[in-house]
Amino acid sequence: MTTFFDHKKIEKKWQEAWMASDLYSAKDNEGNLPAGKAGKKYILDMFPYPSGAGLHVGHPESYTATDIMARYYRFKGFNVLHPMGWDSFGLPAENYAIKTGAHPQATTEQSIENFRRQIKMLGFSYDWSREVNTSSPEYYKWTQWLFLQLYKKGLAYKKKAPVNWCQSCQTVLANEQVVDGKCERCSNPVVQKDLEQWFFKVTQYADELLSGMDNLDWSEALKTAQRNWIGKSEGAEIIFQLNNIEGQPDGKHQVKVFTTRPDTIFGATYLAVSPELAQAWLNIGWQAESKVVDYIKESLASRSKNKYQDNTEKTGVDSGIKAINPATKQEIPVWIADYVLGGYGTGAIMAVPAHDERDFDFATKFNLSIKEVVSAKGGPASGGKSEAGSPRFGVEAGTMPFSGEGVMVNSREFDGLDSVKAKNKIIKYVKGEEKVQYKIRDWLISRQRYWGAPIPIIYCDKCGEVPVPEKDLPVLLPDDVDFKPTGESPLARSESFHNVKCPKCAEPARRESDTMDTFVCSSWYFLRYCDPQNTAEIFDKKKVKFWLPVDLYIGGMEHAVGHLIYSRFIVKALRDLGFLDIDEPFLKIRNQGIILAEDGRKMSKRWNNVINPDDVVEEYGADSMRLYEMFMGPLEDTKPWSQKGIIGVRRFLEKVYKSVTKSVETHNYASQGNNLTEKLLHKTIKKVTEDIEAVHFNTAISAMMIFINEASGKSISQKDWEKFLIILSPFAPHLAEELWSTLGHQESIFLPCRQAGKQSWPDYDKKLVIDEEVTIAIQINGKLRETIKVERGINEKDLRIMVEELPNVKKYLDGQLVKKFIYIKDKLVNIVM
RNA sequence: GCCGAAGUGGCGGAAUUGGCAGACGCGCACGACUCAAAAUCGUGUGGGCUUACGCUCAUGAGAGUUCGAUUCUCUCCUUCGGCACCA
Repeated sequence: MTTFFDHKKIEKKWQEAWMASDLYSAKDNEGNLPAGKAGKKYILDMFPYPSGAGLHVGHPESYTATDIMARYYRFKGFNVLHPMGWDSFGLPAENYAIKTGAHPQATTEQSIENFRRQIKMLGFSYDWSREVNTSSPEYYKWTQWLFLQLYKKGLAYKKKAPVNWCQSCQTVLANEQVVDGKCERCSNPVVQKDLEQWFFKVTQYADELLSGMDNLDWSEALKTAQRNWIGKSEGAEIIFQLNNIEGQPDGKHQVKVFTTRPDTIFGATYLAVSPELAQAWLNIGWQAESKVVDYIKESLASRSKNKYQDNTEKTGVDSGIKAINPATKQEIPVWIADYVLGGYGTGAIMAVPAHDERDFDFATKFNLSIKEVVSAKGGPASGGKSEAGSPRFGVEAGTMPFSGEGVMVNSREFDGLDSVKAKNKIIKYVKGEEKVQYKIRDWLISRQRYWGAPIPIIYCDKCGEVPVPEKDLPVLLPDDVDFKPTGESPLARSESFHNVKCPKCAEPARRESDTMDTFVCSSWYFLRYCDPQNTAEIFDKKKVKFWLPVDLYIGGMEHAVGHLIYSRFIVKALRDLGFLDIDEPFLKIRNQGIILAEDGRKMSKRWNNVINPDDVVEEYGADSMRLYEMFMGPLEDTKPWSQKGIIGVRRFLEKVYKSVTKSVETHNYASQGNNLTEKLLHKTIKKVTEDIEAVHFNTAISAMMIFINEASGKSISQKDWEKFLIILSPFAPHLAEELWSTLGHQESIFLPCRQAGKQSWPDYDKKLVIDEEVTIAIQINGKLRETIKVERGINEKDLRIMVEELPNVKKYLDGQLVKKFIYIKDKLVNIVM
């Protein structure tokens, strides 16, 4: 395509000029703004993992969105913090290193350099003086310090537990990193192992993590994802007496179950306990039949082979033990069943086959009795066929189980009660205890890998677990390690690292050789941006107090349950440790949608359909790239890339360039006046302003296109061009800056907003955005038949006379009776006949 | 299975206290410029019927509320995303 402006020259020129300036620096010292000034905005991107492949088009999508917001708020007079950094620890660099022998340190540095170049080429207004890099000792020193604070507070602890183990990556993984039973990184199946590992006590904040979301401006999808993950269930713990288990140490002979449906207890026809709990009974001397022991062994072995098997075929064995249902006082069998999880609730359940699908499946398979105790409101559960009370009889296939709420039956004095209301009464009746359970588990942060922050703990035979004294931080990652994963931590193979003296007693001791999950590093980086160079403390409390919480956070939905929960946890923990005074870090989150390839598939090397931002910027320029990604559609939608589509926005920029330069050359400026173009400009300012506030960039761009289509060739005052350039500049900063200087300005278009509190975003004139003349749609019986131009605010009586005189309306009215004349002011008339 | 988001021209998408469906962009068609092409500019562009004025159908499907529904209610279908033996 022939072009009127050389984007390469323009973009290079202004990027260099901006770098040499401090246009985009955030000002800590303007922390206490006088009244009436705009205040601060913290606009944050999810910082990237600097992969060897470089940026993909999804990165600029969210970075452009935040850049528009950051630039907009600066124009509005806000003091804006808009930083960028690198989430640079992690498995890919290490795996690459294993494959090629290159050191992760070196490849990471190269990748960062490439990312930085690519991000800079798009002209984003980051405050680069605040760049952080999680794999630098200056940063991970404070990650380790954070660990120590959590440790002191009992929020970091070590325990032996069944954990997720990736056999390919040879490391444990957090629950959040296991997707469909597979390793998030390498897609190999994850197995369960019993290992002693470090955990962060996220569960302590489960309830607050749930309720804290209520007033945040996040999408429903994101909130729901977190709610599902936290998984709150309200119910009760109820004790069942056992009559013949031997070896219970306390001699109580009982088992506790958790249920959300205590109202169905009269229908509990058996108990089901997890293999894990059964094993615990064996461990304390329960003498079980050999087939029972075998079953326990087998089912546990199958779990460690693949914790997340898809098959839903339930297995189980009758333990031989009997329990007493505390409601019916009847004896019921205790089964050991693999559909009961060891790690949730009490590891045992009361099974109510009539009202739970899983119990129903199991009971059907093993021929256990089924007893209906809740009947659907307005009729029996099984569509009129249920013979209440008769176990197994009269129950038609497919009508059981009924898991809804209804009316109590077969429950003695509770019969006829609403099942919801019966819950509390029954809990009391069986001396149960109300209880809340969560699905979320503590965060497993140990990794048996090299490329991460070492856990600052030393093991001493005499003193036990000894935290590294803060003055000895950072615990440096040794660089002379053979980091091939063997299942044992690579750091254990470094003599100098592993063998140390105990900080307490100075006797020989061993250093913890696991590293921390990279998500620990990324769970607090947004705090460090406030004070990135501080060597004396993790951050200056005053600075963080000024900048936090983050006003807008944009990133991928894939972090819904990992990073975002971890970060919220860390913030709450630091608050309780006295370092922060906020409850929530991110007030507003938007998740950018995935950009698909032109063929509608995901971009992938495999399909050879990857768009490289370098190529796009080379051919069309950074402004076109930015503008196109914002114009494609709503930020949060999944949308396909179109090489043709980008031509459209480039044409728009060409039109802007031509129109402005032509005005300058011919001095074709209008004198200030209330002409149509000026009115349109003010409408455009209004639309663009409102759309930016709402993060609706596609329609903002559309409004600017409408303006340019109308304005090109018309005479426009220099002042009006300047206003237009300012509203364009957050989207296309290079071209706006170039044309700003063409209009004769010596200083940057972005300069005035450097002083916090000084507004330079154009206000629209409220009078100019209102048309005196409006077009009113005229419907007859709801169908559009005519339009009429009238002056704004016309009263119904005058309008009706005019409307009824219109030939097109007369035609329809002829001889008919008008039932109703509906007038929606300045918009529409509907004549009903 | 449960939860969430969404279904509008050939394509990306606009339009929400219920008020002219298809803004803007791409593509396409025709015209101008050109020896020609590209680029650029102009005009047109949901389907059907009609020489035309117009009429009519149309926002995943079906019902409902309403003078009026892409928008609200109900049922169903489809797609995408999250969780998933969590009692």
